[in-house]
Amino acid sequence: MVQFVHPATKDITLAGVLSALADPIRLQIVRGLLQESGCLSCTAASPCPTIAKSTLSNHFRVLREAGLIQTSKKGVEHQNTVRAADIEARFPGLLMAILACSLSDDASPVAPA
Amino acid sequence: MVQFVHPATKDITLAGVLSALADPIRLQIVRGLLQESGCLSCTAASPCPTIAKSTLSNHFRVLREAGLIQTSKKGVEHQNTVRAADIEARFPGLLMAILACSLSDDASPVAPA
DNA sequence: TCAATTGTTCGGAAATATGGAACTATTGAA
DNA sequence: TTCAATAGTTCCATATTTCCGAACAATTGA
Repeated sequence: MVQFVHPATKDITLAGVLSALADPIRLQIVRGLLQESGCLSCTAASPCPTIAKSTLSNHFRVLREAGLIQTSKKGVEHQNTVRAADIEARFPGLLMAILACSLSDDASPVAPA
Repeated sequence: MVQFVHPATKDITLAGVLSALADPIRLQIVRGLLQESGCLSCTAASPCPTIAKSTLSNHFRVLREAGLIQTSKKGVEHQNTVRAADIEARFPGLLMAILACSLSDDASPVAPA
């Protein structure tokens, strides 16, 4: 049984959050998680079906270690949720500011509308 | 004479801004520029004297290409200013949100007080 | 003209990202 | 119980990026 490392709220760093969200795929994953009632498996949260499983797994690990998401095992799947309250407590306004900006960034969506 | 590439405001991307600011040294540079009346040479803006010149030059290039700073040549030195208005126009609230968070991030300052 | 200063460019070493293949863990069916 | 299917992880090789030192270019002042 693999158990996951989640940093405590106080151990979340700005550099970690920014570099995690600097990747368009990871930003898209976070956006997707927040939209879809906050809980998705890894493959369901993937913004692009052509990404290799190993790459996707790595993206989720980065998001986990940055403190952006929490992952728990539920059967075969993993349930991922955004640690919105923790991020807000650590860096008030940051996550929402970034997500709001992502709406006006044409380069951000992996699959543009 | 080396001339610099500065992206137009509309070409500034969220991923570029976030990945540029995800590096603590670059974030510190931007903070320093904003504090010191907004204009500094590259070495003067360096948060840490042990960083190699070539590395510093690279950091400034990244900031420039992300659209975060503008560089103009003034004699031997380069004058760097933060494109605060452009960033604000492109991504309202983003830069200030990140800078505000950097105050409460102990890991952010290169030379902690 | 020459030395000093500022920053860029180049080359190699170290770190990181990506994808394919093999592996583990869990579920459901026979 | 045994077997196949599914979801992620880990390992490995390749490719890209980062960092530094050294050499270089441009400007200034003596």
